[in-house]
Amino acid sequence: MSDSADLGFLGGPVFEVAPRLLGAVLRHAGVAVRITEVEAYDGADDPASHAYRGETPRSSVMFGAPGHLYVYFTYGMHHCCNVVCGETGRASAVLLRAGEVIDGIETARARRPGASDVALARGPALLCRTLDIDLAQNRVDLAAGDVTLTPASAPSGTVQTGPRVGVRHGADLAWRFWLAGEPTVSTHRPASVRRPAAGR
DNA sequence: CTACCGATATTCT
DNA sequence: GAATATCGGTAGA
Repeated sequence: MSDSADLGFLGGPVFEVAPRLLGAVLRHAGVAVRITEVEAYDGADDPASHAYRGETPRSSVMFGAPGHLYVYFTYGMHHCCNVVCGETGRASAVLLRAGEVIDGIETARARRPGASDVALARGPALLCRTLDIDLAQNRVDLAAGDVTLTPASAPSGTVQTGPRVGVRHGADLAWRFWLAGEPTVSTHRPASVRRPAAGR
């Protein structure tokens, strides 16, 4: 892995890229995480995607070339990290939802005191915090070396699919992928729909 | 273990 | 003003 030429697969269709990211290793700021859970977002046809309503300052990187990171700030306090994939202009991306820390475990623990090892990156915002990824990493090229992605050389386990988490539109689509039996996969949180404006 | 609720930036209505 | 690709604290079983 002396070069990153093997990231070319990121330019393929998002539903082929997403499962191939399972088992890949993302490294930044002294910590490496093996990806165990992802979700696919297809800007052209996906009402849940940030790119669905067109290009905005936040989502513009999704409309660019594959192989870049799309990091966004949400709920006023959390970061989430995506890998832009698909053809340039397709505006599709894969959200990295969870992973297993395989290097820099001491650094990761120091960033999240009190958390158990399997919970260090169990959730998209936690994964970003453990890897110290924030808006400074938005739009970075994975080939540039600040953040590196090492694809899995072989299947890392059984891939399962299911509905995406936390989305209201397109929630019935099985666009979430994870590795069966991995304890680091985030528990399915059924997006407890807030009650309609009834009493409160 | 499950369930609810608050914090709050970006975007849309 | 309202919704959102979330998490952590608190309450209860």
